[in-house]
Amino acid sequence: MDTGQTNVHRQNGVALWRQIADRIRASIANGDYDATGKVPPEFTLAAQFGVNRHTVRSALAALAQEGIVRSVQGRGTLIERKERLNFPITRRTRFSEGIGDQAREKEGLLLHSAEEPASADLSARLQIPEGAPVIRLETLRKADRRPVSRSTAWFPADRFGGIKEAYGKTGSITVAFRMLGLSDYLRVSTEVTATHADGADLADLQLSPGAIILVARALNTDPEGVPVQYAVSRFPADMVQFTIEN
Amino acid sequence: MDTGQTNVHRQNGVALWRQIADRIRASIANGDYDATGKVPPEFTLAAQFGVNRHTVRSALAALAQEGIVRSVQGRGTLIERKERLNFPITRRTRFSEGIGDQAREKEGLLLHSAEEPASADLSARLQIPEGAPVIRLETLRKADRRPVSRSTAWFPADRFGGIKEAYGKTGSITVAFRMLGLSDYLRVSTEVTATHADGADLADLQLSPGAIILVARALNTDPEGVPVQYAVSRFPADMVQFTIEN
DNA sequence: TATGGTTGTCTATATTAATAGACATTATGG
DNA sequence: CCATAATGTCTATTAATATAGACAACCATA
Repeated sequence: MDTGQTNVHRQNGVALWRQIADRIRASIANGDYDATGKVPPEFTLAAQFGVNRHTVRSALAALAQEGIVRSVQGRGTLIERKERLNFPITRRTRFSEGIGDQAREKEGLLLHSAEEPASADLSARLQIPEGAPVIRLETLRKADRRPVSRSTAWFPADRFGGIKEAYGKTGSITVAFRMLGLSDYLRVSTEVTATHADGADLADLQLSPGAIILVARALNTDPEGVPVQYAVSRFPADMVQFTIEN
Repeated sequence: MDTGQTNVHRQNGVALWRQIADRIRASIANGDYDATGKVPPEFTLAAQFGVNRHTVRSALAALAQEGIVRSVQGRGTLIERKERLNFPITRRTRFSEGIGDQAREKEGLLLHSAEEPASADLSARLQIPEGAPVIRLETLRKADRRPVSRSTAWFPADRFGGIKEAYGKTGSITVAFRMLGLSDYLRVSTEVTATHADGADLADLQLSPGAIILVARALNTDPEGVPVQYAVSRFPADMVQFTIEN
């Protein structure tokens, strides 16, 4: 289905074991090993990638660290977790509904919040004067105890002064908005990019450094088209995919 | 605007110089150095990232290799190229129109094509029997002489037998469809993921290994809702972004 | 219970990545 | 034209990455 066989590359600033770990992770997510529930033997993988068995072991150790596989002496390397959450992006995108029944337990944590003046960029997006007060919410979302997104969201302070408390209590933007008198809102635009995770995101999303994140920059408005929220959300790229249905 | 300062990480399988190169590339794309048109001095960057100057030099050498910067002794490191093409994803997404006036020169190259039986996955997506003949087109798209996407597209062979020749001549799917009697088509779904570029994509997209690509899996139908094309397109993540307008 | 297949551990060595320091070379501005 | 601020080059050293080989420990099963 995908574009097929590929090789690992040397001297490119990305260690072989990391490239191999990424490839194996992708294969697991792709269901390539579903028949056995196990990753192929280290010796086989080493031959496949054209590297030493020890290099493969480094890769598997990294995946074990992430909780994706578990090696058992004598048996093999068992697949523990295999997931790629799907997030539909529509005019009515909501985080918790988006996950739907893909996870049993959903959670929204408020990490931090502050009131600050709107930057030039932000004022343009929210259509408010530059320097006008906005409330910034730093949140972490989890599904089945695993972090799936780290978000930074801004709201016009004059209209949504109580958003911090409302979100802190409920863990849901949708519910928080409702508590503040906004019963409905619409997603008008989403910009998607990808980059390496860095700094705090690495820690918050419990990623191994070098991991890739999908970045979604989203603007939500009320039904009248007045911007109510601008958010930058980061997702582990190997755990999620976005689906745009038109 | 963005989430702020971040640090580079050691012993993570990604070399410091590559992490730093990625960060500088992102800063350039973000316009952080627009005031001077230059990257900060090596010494400054070294202090900023907490690494040796030689490490920064490795990063800058990689960016110079990509054609993004050019170092001039005595003057500094000049920014040569700064771009992030924006691709709107809508119900009427078309590649060439999507680029619009973001590039002067647009080009579509046919790398390879073949007729083959539909896999299980593909038959489900195109709603045709498994094993039914499909035509696969491997294409490379360029803007201003730089490759911006590498695509693999499948078409039902019975309906679009001449798609290879039509695309080869015109370099445009839209025009090729028109030549084959399909005057309009619609994008019904797009799945977006991100991963490391590998193998042929690296070469075709002229990326330095370890680079990130955005992957868009798209399904197009005719106005009646009959699938006409399924395509997997890979874009250099540091050059493009997707915008979903709802 | 014996055997083959698999992961775990150890030693040794070569290559690459990163640090450290010194100094040469070149461009710019006073 | 000189001082300053950059990049360019060189040597040396340490740490991380990768290869190679050997063998132990463990599991499943015939």
